[in-house]
Amino acid sequence: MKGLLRPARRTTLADDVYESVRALVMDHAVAPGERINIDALARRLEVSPTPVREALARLESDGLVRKRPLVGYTAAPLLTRTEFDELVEMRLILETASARRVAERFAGQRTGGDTNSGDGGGEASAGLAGELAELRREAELPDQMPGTEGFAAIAAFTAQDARFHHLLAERSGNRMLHAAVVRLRAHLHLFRLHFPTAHYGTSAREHLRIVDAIGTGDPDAAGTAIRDHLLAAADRHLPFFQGNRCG
Amino acid sequence: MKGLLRPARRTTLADDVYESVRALVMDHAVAPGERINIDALARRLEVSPTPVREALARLESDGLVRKRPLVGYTAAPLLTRTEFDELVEMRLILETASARRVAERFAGQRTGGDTNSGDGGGEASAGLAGELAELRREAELPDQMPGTEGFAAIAAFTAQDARFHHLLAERSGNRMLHAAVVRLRAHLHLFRLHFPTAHYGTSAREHLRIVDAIGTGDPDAAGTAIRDHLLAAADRHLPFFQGNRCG
DNA sequence: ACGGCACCGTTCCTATAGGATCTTCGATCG
DNA sequence: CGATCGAAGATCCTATAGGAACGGTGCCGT
Repeated sequence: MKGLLRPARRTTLADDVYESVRALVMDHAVAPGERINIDALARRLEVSPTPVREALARLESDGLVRKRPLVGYTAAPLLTRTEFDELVEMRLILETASARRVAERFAGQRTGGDTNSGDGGGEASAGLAGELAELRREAELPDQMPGTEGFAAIAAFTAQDARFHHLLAERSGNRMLHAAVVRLRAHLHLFRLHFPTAHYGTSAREHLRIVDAIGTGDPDAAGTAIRDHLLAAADRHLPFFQGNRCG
Repeated sequence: MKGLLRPARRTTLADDVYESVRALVMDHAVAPGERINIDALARRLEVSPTPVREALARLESDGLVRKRPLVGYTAAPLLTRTEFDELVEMRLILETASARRVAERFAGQRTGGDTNSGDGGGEASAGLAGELAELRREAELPDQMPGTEGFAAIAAFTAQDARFHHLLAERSGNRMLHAAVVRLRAHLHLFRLHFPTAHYGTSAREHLRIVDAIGTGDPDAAGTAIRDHLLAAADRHLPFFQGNRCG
């Protein structure tokens, strides 16, 4: 129908729909637990129900939507207290390992390590220095964010926080680990949007401490730093479970 | 068409197709990297292409099939050496945490722990003892398997090994951790089927050592035991990477 | 008044047909 | 002889229509 405007598409319609619906859920354009009508969504996105169905199937694997057979899809409900605790534990497991791994890479480079890597020591060193600088830049950003308030500020802060943690996981060098961290992140994002909290300065300080520990090449210090950060962040979110019965 | 035979289906057709295709890939009914024709698959399963497409979308999220836009789906290619190493590292991260967690639960029960759990101490204790017995039973099974040879024996061994590790992850009490372990397992299963190896006795011994460590309630011992097991298992699979260029 | 039952609207689920795209094969030119 | 261009085949992707099941509502019986 309107495919004529993009003759050489590299991505299929279902992929676009996937991103759109994902954005819809992540931005709370559809409330948690709300029913998702396939036909209505198809009309809204101006596509046929088939690619919508395909996109929803993928989103269900990601845990962002839930499917009840012969009833329909619903947006993922908010995390219960138990699920929140499990999420925190998973983050501790994955991100501690991630931070340790990055620190180990720096330690290996610092002590000379093996020079038989194809890239050559100098370039690798420069690459690592660049990585550290990039991490530090992402860590510092929350502290420099404009003093905007309200929903947009929360969303921006959350996105920035996600960038830092994703970058850290990516730099672990383990793609599976990175993917696992990203997957978990979606749920926390939803939770944060529903219970807005932003501790710009605190978050930036803790992030910088993690980066510093990594820079020294000490896996234990890096692990401790990120562990403290995750636990502190969890504590900051904990009050929202008091006095709401959805947990 | 033939839905009349199951009037009160609790599962949709796409779910059945998902399981079927998953079994097809897991049993190497379709070779790794082989192209998957949607229409052909639909005819073979006697359904329309739509649910097949939906099932493939979910399988792609699981990493079992790959999709190239406007080209088609292909069965997941075999793990490269790099991916295998990453898989081993992920298993170390997840399953070590899992074993530690189970051991901690036993330690808490043994030392009396908190008695304010709603189930009551006695029942919880009996439950834990039952869990340990169940784990031990699963761990011992590989050593008692019939001396069958060939593909079926390999498949049976692999399935039994998977049951033990899945049960261990499930008993960690963290559903997300369990899901993550199960997800990783699929890839290892494919790899094993392509390079058949079975060390029944060795595997059973190592499993029992893990169970024993858990029974003592010592997280460090449990972590060490499963770490040794995973590393040993990885070493047993390593030779298959020598002299094949698909890595 | 309360529980069980039947009806109806809505929605999902499945099947089929047509348009667009990529791959492959063959012919042609340098 | 190799490379490039063009066309045919196969496949995927999308759109639309019809059948089946579930949830809600009103009625009836106890």
